[in-house]
Amino acid sequence: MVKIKDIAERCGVSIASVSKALHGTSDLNPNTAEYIRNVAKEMGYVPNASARLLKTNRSYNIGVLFVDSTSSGLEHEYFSSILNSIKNESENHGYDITFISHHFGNNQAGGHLTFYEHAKYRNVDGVIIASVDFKDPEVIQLVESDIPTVTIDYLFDGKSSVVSDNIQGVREIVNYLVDCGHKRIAFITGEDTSVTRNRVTSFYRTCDERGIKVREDYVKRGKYHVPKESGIATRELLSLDEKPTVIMYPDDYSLLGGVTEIEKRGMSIPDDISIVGYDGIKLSRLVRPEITTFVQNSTEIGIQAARKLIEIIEHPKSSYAESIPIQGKLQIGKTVKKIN
Amino acid sequence: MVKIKDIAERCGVSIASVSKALHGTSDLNPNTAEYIRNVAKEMGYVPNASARLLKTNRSYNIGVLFVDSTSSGLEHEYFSSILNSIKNESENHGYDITFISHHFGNNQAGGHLTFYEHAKYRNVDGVIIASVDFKDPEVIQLVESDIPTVTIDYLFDGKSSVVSDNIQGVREIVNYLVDCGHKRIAFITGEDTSVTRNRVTSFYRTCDERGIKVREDYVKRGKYHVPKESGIATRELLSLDEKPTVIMYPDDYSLLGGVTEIEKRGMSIPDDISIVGYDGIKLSRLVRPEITTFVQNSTEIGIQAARKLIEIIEHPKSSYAESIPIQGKLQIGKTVKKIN
DNA sequence: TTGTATGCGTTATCAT
DNA sequence: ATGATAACGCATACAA
Repeated sequence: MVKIKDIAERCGVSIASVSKALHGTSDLNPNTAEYIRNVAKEMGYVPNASARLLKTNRSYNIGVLFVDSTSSGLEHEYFSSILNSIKNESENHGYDITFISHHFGNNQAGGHLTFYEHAKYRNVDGVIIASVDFKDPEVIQLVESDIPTVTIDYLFDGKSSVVSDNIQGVREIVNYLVDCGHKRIAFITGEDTSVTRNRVTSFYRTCDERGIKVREDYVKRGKYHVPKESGIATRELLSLDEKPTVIMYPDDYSLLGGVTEIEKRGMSIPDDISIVGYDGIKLSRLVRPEITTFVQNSTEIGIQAARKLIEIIEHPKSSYAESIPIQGKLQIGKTVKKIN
Repeated sequence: MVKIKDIAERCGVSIASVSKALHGTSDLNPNTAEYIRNVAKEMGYVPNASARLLKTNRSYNIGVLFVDSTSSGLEHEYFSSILNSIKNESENHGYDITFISHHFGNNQAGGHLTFYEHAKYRNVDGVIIASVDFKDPEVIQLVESDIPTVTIDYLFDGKSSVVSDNIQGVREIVNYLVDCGHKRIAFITGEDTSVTRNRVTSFYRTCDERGIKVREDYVKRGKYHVPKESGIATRELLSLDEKPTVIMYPDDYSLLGGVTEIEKRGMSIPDDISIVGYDGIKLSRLVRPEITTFVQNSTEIGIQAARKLIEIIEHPKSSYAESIPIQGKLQIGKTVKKIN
């Protein structure tokens, strides 16, 4: 590789001058600077990020913590979409991204690494955390460390985060359902996370506002992205004496699990039962019938997370911790029947 | 951060000894070595990858080139699944992965970077290339550079690659269709890529073997992952005087685009027309009716790509260029009617 | 305006 | 068995 020294020799100047010329800054003769830059370009010079990092302590590398080795984090469209968005936004700011994970086996860092250690090992300037167990001590260690962090869909006190507005989401869904004449509304939730709690609270609150009495046996705990689980919950709901007229699912995948179950019983959607999803995966408009669902703005979430983190990295003094809410949008499909 | 020097001082030994102890190797007194390692651990020492890289010229970082800023590469399940697999396998070998991309704007590297330059900038040990325009001069520059590369689903002469066996895939599909009694088989392809060419060739060959005459107007060019395109092609096929009895789609997403069109015409699947997808996205079993499709083994593709690249990186002399084929599996759903 | 020199954290060579 | 030291490529304080 061609390095600064090579350019210096070729130009007959010192390496300091080359460095200065390359940075544009400093008080170098504009002509020499220009000349040096041309030669550098001609020689195909590419800076060495590691060497630079060693001096400046800035890697221009953002860590992304996206679930542990359960290996499937990237396969959830909501998260892969956020990741993609983070990647694009970061790159536009000159940052690359590195996945933070546990390292096992014979790695150069000496075996197992905690998330924090991994982040240190790679010298990331900051890390965006999403889709993990936020109670994990390792996650907490990372968040409380000296490394700037931004969390997605979870709040740590005094730290910045970007959160999809689940309260709004469920409110809009429930309001829409009630407007359609539904009163017997069932809700299959995901695991007990803060996201879930927000949704459930919003569910109760909105029902309350609309004068709907929530039946406890209409609220079932399921799991995010596990169609089988929602299938089971669906079966239970459909076995009740007084069936709900509509079922809200924790996500669009789970909804499809429910569909299987519903059709198994010979019921048809939305005539016999209405269903609503969450997330707004791309397929939601493609699948028949089109899914009524709440579309989370994953692109915006990724953009905001990247921007906020970069702000913290580049202006640590003037940047304050904040939680950035991202609004979604109700997508009306054909799985909810108007019954009024 | 605690560094080697700190450990040395604490232990009252030289930094050289600490380095040796940490590497296990060399002829250090086992007791001192053990002692040093304990202290290091106690002090929470984490090596600095960049400093190490500077000396060793090994980053333990693998570049992944996954489509340019068209921004949606990660959202195709086939590719996000491969990526996830690459990530896991790489991490198990002590490697991290870095996305290779164009960098725009005010980055530290000085604006726009070619893929090769980016790879150099980040000192990646090698790069895995997938889902790009393989004719792109920048891609070619990268492949022909000194950086080890492994391509996915594309072959460069003298270079290693991992390819999903599209010939087998289409052969199995066609054979299955013929076994089901179909003779009027239509095929909507993707864009003209080597993958597509393999599939088309396999289509003609297998039909030939089975004594099926391929009608030219049954073979239509569409686009991968663009349901609208396949919808148009579907409409054209269904307008023919002699309609096909089955339509093969370039991928499962596209198939869904076809479904929309088919249902629009009041036809039902598979009674009026049979359809087959490709890829085997997770939803293929969830969607009703279950999709008959060819499941590509994306996990294995990722694993093999990572392994091969690491082999090249670690044993450049003894590793030869090879193209590793990955077999898939026909998944029989309910979208193909038996008509014999 | 330009050049010299030092150090970032690490590895590795060569002495001791 | 252990230590002193140079070097990796770069940025920068300071000298000229």
